[in-house]
Amino acid sequence: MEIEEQSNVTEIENGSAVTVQQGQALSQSSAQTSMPPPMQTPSVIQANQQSVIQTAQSIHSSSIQGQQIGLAQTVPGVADPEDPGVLDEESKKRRDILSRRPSYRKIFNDLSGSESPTKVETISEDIQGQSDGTEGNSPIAVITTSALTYQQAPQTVTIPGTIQIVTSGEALQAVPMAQNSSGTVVQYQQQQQDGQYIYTTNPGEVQVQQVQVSNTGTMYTIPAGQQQFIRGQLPPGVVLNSPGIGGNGQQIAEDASRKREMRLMKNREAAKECRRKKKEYVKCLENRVAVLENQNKTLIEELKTLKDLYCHKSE
DNA sequence: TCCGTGCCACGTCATTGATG
DNA sequence: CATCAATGACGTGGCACGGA
Repeated sequence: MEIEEQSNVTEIENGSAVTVQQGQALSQSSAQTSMPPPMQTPSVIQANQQSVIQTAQSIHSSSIQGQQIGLAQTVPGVADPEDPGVLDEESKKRRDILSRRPSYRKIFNDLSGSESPTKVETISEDIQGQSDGTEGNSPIAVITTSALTYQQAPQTVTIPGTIQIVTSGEALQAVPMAQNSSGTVVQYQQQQQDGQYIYTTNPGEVQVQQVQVSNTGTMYTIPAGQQQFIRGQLPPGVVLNSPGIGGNGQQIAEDASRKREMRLMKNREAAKECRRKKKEYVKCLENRVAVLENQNKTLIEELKTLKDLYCHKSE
């Protein structure tokens, strides 16, 4: 039985050039599935199965690994990208071919009722959530990360770590915020000035001012002339911003650069999240395939039994 | 040991669809 | 309409594995 199921799935998967290793995933997912199967006729089941398979094929053939499948490269009729005259045409054709699918969030919602998919724990959400929980008080982000890797003073840096949100009501004496690789604390939360929180490399030495906490990240402004103190790692979503350096043109360029870095960083995170959701979605589809195959098999056997019974009675 | 191959994860770009 | 999140496409590097 198990072998049969696996071979079925393998056939399906082979048909759609799937590279996911199936056997274990399916037997595991069958066991995990707790959803009671609704009563369906074999034809309904087949229709369901077909739908699931088609969806899975659509997903798998459309991407998983662009490098391995290379759809855009093998689709007939796609123009030569070297030719600028056909770029629009090519783009349009490509768009037609690679018609956009609904987001995995939506698909998940469709698959599992109105519930949202597994909540993703992110720094941004933590910031948002905790900020929401501190009504009236302006939250400040305290960098609690350790391990520093760069020595120069970049205009924009993004670094892994964690953020601890505290409210303005809490004590603001020197709190270690970041440490270098040897464990030396290089940043402190120091004091409040004009409604802003000041961070220092050492107590008494201003380094970074927090200017914004949002659900997309925390931005710190480094006072002009103090960029030499910028070193260390900050949490994801935290951007060190150095305004007022050089002339206006340079500032604009820096703004553009910072915006770009911010956009790239967000997109990086979004891509990770998207891949995670995609994997989850594919697993979900595999589960459904396994469940529906089980149902199908059970009902076919049931039908066979009833047929036999009916034949014996009529004889 | 080296090399080719497949798989996977990642970063980036281009594009789309939703939203304010 | 501008902005932004989501996602497909593509290129790249790392790793495992099998064969020469």
